[in-house]
Amino acid sequence: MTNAAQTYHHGDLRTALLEAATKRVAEFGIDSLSLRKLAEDAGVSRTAPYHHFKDKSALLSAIAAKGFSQWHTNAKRIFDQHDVAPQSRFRQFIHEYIGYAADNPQMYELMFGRTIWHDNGATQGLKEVAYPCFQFQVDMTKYWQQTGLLPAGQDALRMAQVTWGTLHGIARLLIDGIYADRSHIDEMCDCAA
Amino acid sequence: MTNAAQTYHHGDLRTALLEAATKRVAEFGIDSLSLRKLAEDAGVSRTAPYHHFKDKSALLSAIAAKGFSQWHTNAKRIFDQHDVAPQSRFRQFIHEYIGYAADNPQMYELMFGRTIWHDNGATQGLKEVAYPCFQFQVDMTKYWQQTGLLPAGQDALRMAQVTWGTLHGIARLLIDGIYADRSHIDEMCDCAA
DNA sequence: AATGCAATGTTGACACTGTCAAGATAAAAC
DNA sequence: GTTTTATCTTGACAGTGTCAACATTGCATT
Repeated sequence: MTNAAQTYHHGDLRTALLEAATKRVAEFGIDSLSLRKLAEDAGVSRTAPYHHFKDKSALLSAIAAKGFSQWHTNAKRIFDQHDVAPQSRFRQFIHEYIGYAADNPQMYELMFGRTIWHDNGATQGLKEVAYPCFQFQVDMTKYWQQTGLLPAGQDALRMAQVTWGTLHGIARLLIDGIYADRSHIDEMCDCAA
Repeated sequence: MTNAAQTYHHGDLRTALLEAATKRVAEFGIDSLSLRKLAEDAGVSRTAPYHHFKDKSALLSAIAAKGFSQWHTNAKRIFDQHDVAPQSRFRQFIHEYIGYAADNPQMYELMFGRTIWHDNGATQGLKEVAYPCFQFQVDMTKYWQQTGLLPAGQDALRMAQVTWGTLHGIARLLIDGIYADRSHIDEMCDCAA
């Protein structure tokens, strides 16, 4: 147990793989992730991961799921500060959203990029975490409309899509290196709204 | 000449590859593109493409470059309609931008995705086409600020980044299949501005 | 026109990749 | 104690991008 490398059964390979993969993706990007290398680093044979993840896409989905769950709790934390003025929370949310993308570009790329979402590649488990996250965005938008921070005339869903789209677009441009300076951006974002 | 398959030299392999690759990307996506298959389809050996493109990334860059040049002329066409009211042109531009992304999702993905831009993978030739395209976006923004369609207080560059970011984000969300209905979207976009 | 060089195309090889099938081992259930 | 189940292993296959070495052709210069 103490020396996992020498036992036939790893003991907790699934989480070990997940952690190593998450770390690797965060540091070197999605494309650098190889199941074989990952297995080797974990001191296990090439096909061992397949007993814990259906395929590579499933592993990536699992990583992204962790990211969504993490971000979701973070968003809730910001939103639930009832002692802070709505506008201030709104502003803080924007800052944190862009900040999260800037601090975890590879993870953001994975979560919102095409890699795991194209041709219905997303795992059921991923959807179960991601969809509530999207829904929360809509709920927040409704609240912002009620408090007058956003125009109330439009449908909440569409409004959420546009506001999120704006954030998403800025995040992408920021990640892809079009924006040089980070500090100037979020202030602009407030203006737009 | 008439029967290219039987001559040792293909004659115009570069453009043949480029066209076939463009078609394939548009239809089946970036990941489906294989240099070997491409060569085989062109009736040529596996490594022949390397005499025309440094590597796979260079080929993708060339495809994207064509896309940028195409879009650039399209944008200019819209913008240069001096007989149309600025606001109408502004609106049309937004529609066309989102429309282009919706009609050519794979191409848009290629042009603005990470595949060709990450770790400075972009060819010099691509940059020479893409950067003027970005610059044109800034120039248009300046014009829109002068005509009062956009707030004039902010720096044009940053303003362009935010407006483009919004378009980009919506396009991405649309491509990734979050938006179901296309017709409702562009009207919202006008409201936002 | 003959010759030499550069452009272009070919085969062979290497190091990767994801993933399946079949068998080995350990743990858990009965 | 025996059987079932979970886990891990080796072997294999098809595919990928890409390099090196060699072959063929077209063009330019003599």
